[in-house]
Amino acid sequence: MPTSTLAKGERTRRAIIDHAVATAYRVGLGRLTIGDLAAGTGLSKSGLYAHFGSKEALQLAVLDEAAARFTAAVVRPALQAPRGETRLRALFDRWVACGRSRDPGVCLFVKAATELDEQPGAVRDRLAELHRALISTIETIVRNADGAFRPDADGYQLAADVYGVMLSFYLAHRLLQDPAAERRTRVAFETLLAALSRGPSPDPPTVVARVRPRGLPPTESATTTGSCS
Amino acid sequence: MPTSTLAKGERTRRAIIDHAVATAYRVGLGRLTIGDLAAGTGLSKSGLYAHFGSKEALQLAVLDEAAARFTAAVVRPALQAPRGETRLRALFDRWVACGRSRDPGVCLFVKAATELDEQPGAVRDRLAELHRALISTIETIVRNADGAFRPDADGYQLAADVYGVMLSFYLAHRLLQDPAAERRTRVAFETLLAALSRGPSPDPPTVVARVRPRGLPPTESATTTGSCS
DNA sequence: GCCGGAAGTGCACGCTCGTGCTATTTTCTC
DNA sequence: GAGAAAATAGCACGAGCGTGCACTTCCGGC
Repeated sequence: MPTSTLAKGERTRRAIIDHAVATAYRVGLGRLTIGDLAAGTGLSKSGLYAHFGSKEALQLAVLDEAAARFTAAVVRPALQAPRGETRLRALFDRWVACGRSRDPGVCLFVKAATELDEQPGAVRDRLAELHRALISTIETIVRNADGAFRPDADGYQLAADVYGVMLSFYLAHRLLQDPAAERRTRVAFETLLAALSRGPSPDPPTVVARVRPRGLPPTESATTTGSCS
Repeated sequence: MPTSTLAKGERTRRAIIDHAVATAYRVGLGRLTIGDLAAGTGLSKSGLYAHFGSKEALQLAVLDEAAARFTAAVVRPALQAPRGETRLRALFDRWVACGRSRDPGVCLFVKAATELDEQPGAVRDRLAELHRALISTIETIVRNADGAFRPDADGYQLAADVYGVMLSFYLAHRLLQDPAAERRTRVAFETLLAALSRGPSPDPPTVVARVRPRGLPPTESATTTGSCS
């Protein structure tokens, strides 16, 4: 009775990786253990192990899955939005939404960067490649904006800045559990957009939001409240 | 022949923690092992263990040391600079310098945030407390600027944004090994300062630097090239 | 210089780690 | 439904983990 069209082995493999992504999101890629995963999926250690052949292969599979989820939940939908600012906003909104909801795959993809940045090896190399691809995607969004941004806009700079805004959000939201984290993140993003969209001295209205809010509602724009997959 | 005024035990303890900070910077606080540390310091496992009594106590000691180094290398010197923009720049310059040189203590303090953000426990609680203190320090720098910044400047927002800029720098510098990382980081910081220092629509000259540089020297302002301690 | 306490060693423990085998069971194909 | 192939279990291994304890060595104050 095949509950799906997938072969048995593939189904099991996905169940394992699913479990592994959730675990790695909590404890890190490096602290995944075969025994733990086996217990969590109801397999024997060796049965699980046979699916990957080594722990490093397992880590790579988990990392690839996390990256794929990031693409599916954040990048791909954004690329279907209209070009220019709307597309950039779509990317940002979905990214924030995944952070807010602690989407394990998406968050793992970002979190692994810090874990592996000083640990040479195949996993780190793959991760760097994946992050470079994301930066390149953001760059392309800026370049293909059809004149919505200043013609000399530096897409790479913006990509790095968006990364920074998101990393700061993750810190405030997850470690510090700051309820105002999302509002500040949106303020920071608006500032980036303002510098990008108009001439050098635009009097952008959103910049005003950078000052201390006096009785502002905690989060004014909840455009993306949906799921993350 | 006492090489220092410290008691023997204290000297050994410091040597252990010194080693531990460097190791934890590479592999993370959670992957510190007693055996590894003992081998690295020439002690027996139990001899080393006796200095702390538990692994968690060791981790706390390492974390505290990392935070202390951050204070000594970044915060304290900055607080001796003149108030206002200069002080903020001093903080930023020193922080960047430590990132560039991969100062283990300073970097560990930041890196641990990602490692522990989903792992409840005493170590995480301490780390969150330390990060809150740093944010509060930045906030105070903004507040005590004696009118150098706009009076309604949001110091907490700025603190979060500076964090983001630095986290982005760490990612680009350490994982991606991007040689242009520091230049972009300085551009991003100048943008933050520009929004803070002047009126809402200032035509700040530094914002021009946000666009694609055409044959710019890789790093134009190397004001802080010295050591980090 | 002696002596008490601090500092450090040796050894053992129960556990878990990643990784190999060989069987055995289950699934897919004709 | 038989037979091939894939999937999984059982078991064992050497190593390393954090921790405890009894013992020895060494430093520092008198």
